[in-house]
Order: sequence, then structure tokens, then C-alpha cells
Amino acid sequence: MELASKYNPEEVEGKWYQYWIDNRLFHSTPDSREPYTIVIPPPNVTGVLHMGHMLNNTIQDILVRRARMMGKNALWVPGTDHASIATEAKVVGKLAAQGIKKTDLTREEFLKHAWEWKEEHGGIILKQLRRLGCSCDWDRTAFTMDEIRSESVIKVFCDLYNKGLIYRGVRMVNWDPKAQTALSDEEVVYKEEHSKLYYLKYYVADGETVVPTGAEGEVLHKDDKGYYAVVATTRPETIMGDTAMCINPNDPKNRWLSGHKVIIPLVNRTIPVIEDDYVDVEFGTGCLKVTPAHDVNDYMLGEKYNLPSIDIFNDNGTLSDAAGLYVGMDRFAVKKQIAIDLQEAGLLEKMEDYTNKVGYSERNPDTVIEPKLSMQWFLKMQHFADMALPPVMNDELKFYPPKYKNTYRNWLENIKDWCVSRQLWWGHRIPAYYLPQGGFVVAETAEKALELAKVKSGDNNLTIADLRQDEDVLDTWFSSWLWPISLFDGINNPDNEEINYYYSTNDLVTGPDIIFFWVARMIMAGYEYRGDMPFKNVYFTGIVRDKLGRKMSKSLGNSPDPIDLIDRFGADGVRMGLMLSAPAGNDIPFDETICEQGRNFNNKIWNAFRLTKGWSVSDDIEQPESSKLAIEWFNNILAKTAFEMNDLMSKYRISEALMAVYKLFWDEFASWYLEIIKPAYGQPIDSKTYNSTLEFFEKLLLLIHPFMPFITEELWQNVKERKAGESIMNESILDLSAAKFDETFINSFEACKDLVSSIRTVRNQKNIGPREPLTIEVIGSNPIENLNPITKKIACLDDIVIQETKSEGTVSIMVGTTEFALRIGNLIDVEAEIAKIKAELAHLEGFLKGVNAKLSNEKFVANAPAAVVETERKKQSDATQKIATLNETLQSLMK
RNA sequence: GGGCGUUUAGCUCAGCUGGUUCAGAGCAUCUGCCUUACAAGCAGAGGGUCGGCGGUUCGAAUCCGUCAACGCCCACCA
Repeated sequence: MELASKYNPEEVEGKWYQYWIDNRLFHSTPDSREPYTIVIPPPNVTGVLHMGHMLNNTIQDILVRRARMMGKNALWVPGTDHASIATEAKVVGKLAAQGIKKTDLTREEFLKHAWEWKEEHGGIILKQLRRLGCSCDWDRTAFTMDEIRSESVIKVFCDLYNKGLIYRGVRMVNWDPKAQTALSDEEVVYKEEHSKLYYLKYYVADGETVVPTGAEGEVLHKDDKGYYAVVATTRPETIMGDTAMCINPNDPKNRWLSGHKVIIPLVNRTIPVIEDDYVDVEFGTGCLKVTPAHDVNDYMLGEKYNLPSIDIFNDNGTLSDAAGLYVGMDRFAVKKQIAIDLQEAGLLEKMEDYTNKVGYSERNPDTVIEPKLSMQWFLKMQHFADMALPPVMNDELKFYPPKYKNTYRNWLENIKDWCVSRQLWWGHRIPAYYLPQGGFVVAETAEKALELAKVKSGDNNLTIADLRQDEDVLDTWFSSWLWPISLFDGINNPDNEEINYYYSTNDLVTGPDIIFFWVARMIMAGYEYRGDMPFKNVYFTGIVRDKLGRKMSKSLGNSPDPIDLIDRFGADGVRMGLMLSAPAGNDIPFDETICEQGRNFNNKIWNAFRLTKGWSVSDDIEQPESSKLAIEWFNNILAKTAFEMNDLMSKYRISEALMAVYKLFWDEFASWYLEIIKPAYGQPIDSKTYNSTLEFFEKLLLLIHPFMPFITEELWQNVKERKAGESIMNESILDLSAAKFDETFINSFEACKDLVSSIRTVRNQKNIGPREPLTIEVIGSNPIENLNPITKKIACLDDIVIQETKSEGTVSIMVGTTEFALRIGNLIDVEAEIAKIKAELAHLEGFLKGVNAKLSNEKFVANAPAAVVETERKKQSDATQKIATLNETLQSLMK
């Protein structure tokens, strides 16, 4: 094997991914092992990989690969979501570019285009995930609108309808005038906007009968045309829909308006003044225009006071005939125009700057939502909320980080019915069939519907052609909430082997932004259709931001192309870069330079391997004592780190687990272990040490593999001969995490490191070459005598001698409470030594003073636990001893 | 308007139920090195009165109160 001095991911990644695929290593079928299952949050079929996906899928892959290496039957199911609004918008856009209008097509024609589009462009994102190294079982790739999933959705709709949980009715819904469909409350995003508050004059129709009450606080408005009320509104374009004006009965300002009628400006229609304490006395003038068709609150008032409702908008947001004025004009154009017209007519008293929140469509972010009355299908949610809340609150189903439990609870405790119908074509068509004589039936197929219809109507001559299926489709989330079940066909075939084996799944990795859309609803569906949670843990990732903390977005152009990053840093490098700075639930400020760190780590591993594989091995040389000790130490530190990683991973502290193995490899293995066992240049290494080293290497690769699958597979395959089809991904890392380790030995090795570092520092300061042999004295006894062979080798010492007192011409080094003295002869700078020791003494004396103060405090000695007092005593005696040692040294230097 | 969260070295973050030698890591910075695995590297070093104030305690980054800044979620004030 020829090894370049730099790791080249390009040559390696494609090769091994193909190998994994060819050997079907990601494929899982039920067997006797414990299952470990993740279902992918299905990306939009229209989607292209962005940094959020990279983060999210890297985490999933780490989890699933680790589970696989822990002996579980690991399965990660991939798929895509049909994303009805987004996809339909794309297809409409594409057709428009070809000069085709959606309205010119039949439903069937449009769907043909949509499917063609899906076949051609859909699922790019899944191919991109392969570049990242994702170990999905591609044989199982699903689509929320494929046959099994569609059948599941329809079945569930019918079931819920039959259970009385789905109903149809006219309600105030969020209307997207661009997509021309209703949206659920969750699909509306409110943004703060600077707008104007218009103060409009509503003249009192029967002004001559106005009698001022004379009450304190009364505010009368009167000009040469008579008495008038002033209404403050942000939406003057809706006055054509006004059917009342409302005041607060407890408002002295407007008391005088009670019982009168007022005239809508420009429109000249007369409307009653009603009274309700819903009106905020403090806002504007305390007069509210009531437009029941176009505002949720006004709708509520309209219901309460039986007001007529005038819908002045068409579905596309232009003014309808009912408006009477500005018919056919767009709502925003009308807003501008009406302000001018009101002004000219003297009906606009004033305008004020005002900041309010405006609802936008989540999917059409430039489209302002219009509250609108319409006939829609709804799902009653209380039943589901009641089921879904307890398991999360009592941690049967765990959220990481747990703070999202609050968000979850808040939503469930204020649950509203879910508007599930969408006025689109791309999606699951609602299985409701209307009878010619009125009424409807709900059934899974037209045939079944016909039977029901015959019974319902009593007309046995009905045919399918007589029935008219509902035109609407279902909300996308009405299919994705079934995902963990429908992927295993658990709706259509509820007792099949797969669903019984893989459900409940283990971990769900997703963003907190879809906690309501998806996470909560999957939990609901899980309990409704399986009587059990869909997943045991939910890991909420943060949002990937740029280094300025901004959300990554297409419009800002601050989102790097993930594939380009992979090209430049390698998939392993990018994965590591992302994971290093991604604690659960925290946003991650992404900067390409963190991928550099990942790439550098790859290179480090590569070169360590190059070194090891470059040695010639001999059976004839004896194993050096230093190597023996190094192996013993590394065995311990490896076991300890593996144990720590296991603990961290069980808490989903993935970045910390990665950092632990990063340091193990770089600091412990490469910087210490390899340096200790490294034979002199050109010399062979003894076979015992060599074999242990390869074993360590292999175990390190196993620990790193979930994070960086490609380089670890490449090197693992080269550690020794492997059989065809073998892969590191199926090796077990269990034995390591279960291993024990000797903490004392590790600690004495740390002391040895301290000593060596200090010696290096002296060499640095005194300009003594690293290979120039030196002698060191131990004053008194040497606590790390057992490690002398190592100390000698890497600090390049010719001897370690024990002495009662230290010699002249030495520089003192403290390790713990032991003093070492390095013989450097006349290189010693007595003045500098004295200054150094004096500084050290000052520091120690201050420290001792603090400890003494503590110990002489009776309350401390009386109240603190014995162990704490004991450590303070230890501190005291250690410090006293050190001070004594240093003083002696000082004396001898000053002689 | 409610609720949640964050504030620790230049940056990103650990620091669990308050006490194991004056607070840790990675990156960045500084110094010296092209030493025969790696300059995408090696060997060293510096850097924080733990957001402010007050309290509880023998003892607080850690608990309580309060103020401030930032962030997120929810809500029908036109």
C-alpha cells in the first residue's frame, strides 16, 4: 500500500460507499437481535441538501452506526415527503415558464406533470445524502405519496371520520391567496411590520338625535357635517365588509354613541353600533370596526351578535362583487387607493405610524395570509392531546434537550382543531364523495363509497359516476404524522412482522421548528394507531447559522453548498466539523474553518497510520521496557475514554464524545504513545509492540468510525487482510466500553508527562537541543520510578538519580510535591532561578494563608464534611512541604 | 402580554445534586522549530475578579432574589 503524505478523501469515499452498497451492509431485516431504528425526517421531495440536513443526518448516521457496532440490528429508513404546497408551487412555476396555466389543465393533466416533475427532479437530496456517508437502508426508500403510504393516509382519514373525530364545516381559516388554499394555524408565520394606523370618520346616521351625556371623559367628534365616530384600523380596505361598529359599554369616551347607527365612509352603508367589552378602551379611539368575514375576532363578534358577514375578497385576493367598490382590484392596491380616496373625501382624520404583526404563509413567505371563512375539513384534537401529553411530561418519551417539554406542553394544553384540507391537487385526495341529492359519504374507495351512498340515499340506481369526490387534498402533515408506522406498513397491515419488530423506533432527530407540525402529531398518531410511542427519544438539533449568527437562507446567499464543502474537506472532515460545535439544541454558528479542523484530524490519523505501517518488524529484538509500559498505559487510557464516550453518547452529548476520541487519538496516541514506542530511525520495531500498536489502531478506528466512516473503513481494511464483504461498520465496540481501567496508573503517567513537559520547557529556555542527553535528580523518593524507562526515553535523559539534596548547577522542577533537579551545569541563570522560585513561593504562601484561614475557622471545621476538611489539611501539609523545599533551594542558590 | 432559555478566556462551549491545590476544553493568539509520520505539523507559553447588584452559607460559577442584555416559543388588541 502506497501512502501519500496527505489524506485524499476523494479517492476513498466513493469507493467505500459503493462497497457498502454492493454488500448490502445497510440493509436490515427482522431477526433475533435487538432492533435499533431511526426513521428519517423525510425531506421535501423538491429539496436540495442544505446545512441543516447535513447536521441532522450526520447525527442520525452517527447514532445508527454506533448502534450497529454495539451489536444491534440497526435500521435507518430513508424517504421523501411530497410537500404538497411547496411542490405544487414548483410545478405551477415550471408550467408557467412553459406558458401553461394551472387553470387550463384538468386535475389529471396537472398531476401527470407533477409526477413527471417528481420523477425527474425529486429525490436529489437522497443522492446527496450518500455523499455524506449516510447508512440508510435504501432498499426501503419510501415516499409519502407512494402506494402503501397513500393507502395508509386514506384509511386513517376514514377511520377518524368514522370515530367522529373528523368533521366538515365553515370556519374562519388562514387563506393563502397565492396558493389559493387554506392553511393550518401552524403554517402561518407572523412577522412584525411597520404600517399605518388609519383613523376613519364614521358619521352618525341619526346625528340630530345625539345627546351628549356630559359624563367625565366623554369625547365628542363633530364637524359641519355632524357628529361622527373615529375608528382606528390598519385595514381600511376592508371597510366594505363592515357590518357593525363596536364600543366598550364601560367606555365613557364613546358612551354617547350607544344605540346609534353610523355610516361607513365612502361605502355609505349604515351599520349599528354594538357594545362588547372585548373592545380595548385604550386602543385607538375605543371604536372598533367589525368585519366578520375578514378577522377572527370580528367573526367571533359577528357570531355573538348575529351580524351579517360580507366576504369582499375573491380567493385570489382581489375584491369581489360583494365589495361594491374597487371590484377586481388587488387588496394591496385597494389599500393604497382607498387611503387616497378617504383623504380626498375628508373621511380620513389622520394616519399614524404603527407596528403590528402580519401573518405570512410558511410555504409562500411573500404571501400575506387572509383570514377567510370557508368550508374545510377539521380534525378534533383534544382527544389526541390528552394521549400525547403525559408520556412526554413524565419522561417515558424523552426530549433532548428537555426544555422543549415546556413548548410541547404549552401547545397541547391550548390545542385547537386541525384544518386538514388543502385546496390543492398534489396530495392525498380527500375520500369524501358527494351525492347528487346532497350530503356525502366517506370511504376508502369509490366502490365502497357507492355502497354507502346507496344506503344513505336509498337510491339503488346510483353509479360511481353520480358521485363527486371532494376536490381537496389533505395537509402534507396528515401523511407524515403516520411516518413511523406507515414505513412498516403498520396502518394497512397492523400486525405484520416488521412493524412489530421495528416499532417503537429509538431516536428521532429533528429541528425544534417542527415540534408541532410533526413531532407532536406523530406522538398522537403513534398512540392512536399503535397504542405506543413512535420513538423513545427525540433529539432536537439547533439551527445552523452563519458566523454572524444569521439563519442560513437562499436569499442571503450565506449558505455554503454542502457538496462543495464535501469536495473540499471530505465528507469525514465536514461531518467532524459540524459535530464538534453542535451540542443538542444549541444553534451552531457555522464557519468553514471548523471543517478544516476535521480535515486536519483525518490527516493526523492518516499519517499516524503511515508511520506505523512504515516500520519494519523484527521477531528477534526484545521488547523495550518503555514500550511495555506504554502499552499498559494506553490500554488503560483507551478503556477509560471508551467508557467516557459511552456515557456521553448515552446522554446524546455527541460533540463531547467526539472531542474525547479526538484527544485520545491526537494527544495520547500520536503525541505520547507513538513517540514512546517509535524505534530509532531506520531501526525495526519488535513484533510484540508492533502487534499491540496495530491492535490499538484498530480499536481507535472503531471508536472513530461512527463519526468519520470513510477514513476509518479505508484504514481498517489496511490494518490487515480482510475477507470480502467485511466492514468496520459491523465490528463490535462493545468490549471496549465494558472494560475496566487502572486510574492510579493513568495518574502516575500524567505525572510523568508533567515532568517530561517541564524538562522540555527547560530545554527550550536554555536552548538545549531535544536530543542532547541530560541527567535529572530526584530529591527524596521518586513516585514515578516505575515509569523511568519512559521518562528517560522521551525526555532524552541518560540517568535519573536519587539524591538527598540537590546539586549545584541544577534547575528545580516540581511535580506534585516531589522535587526534581535537572543538571544543566553552567547554563543555569541563578538570578532567573531565584526570581522564579520567589514568585512560586509568594504564590504558595498566599495559597497557604487561605487554607490556614479556612482551617482556623471553627465554623468551617465544625460544619464541613470530614472529607472536605481532610482535603484542606492535605492542602495545608502539601503546601507547607513545598514551601520548605523551595526555601531550601532558594538558600542554596543564594549562597 | 405570557412562557422558556442564554450570559464562564478573542471565538464556540463544558463545569451534574455548592467543597478533591487560586475555574476546564477545542479553536484562535504568541514564542521557538522544515527533528527522518504529519508545517493540514512538532515543542512550549500567555489569556477569565464565571453579565451587574444583593442575599443564604463556614464556603457560591454552582442555590435564592433583583436588574440588564441577547435569543426562542406562544397569544385574537383592531
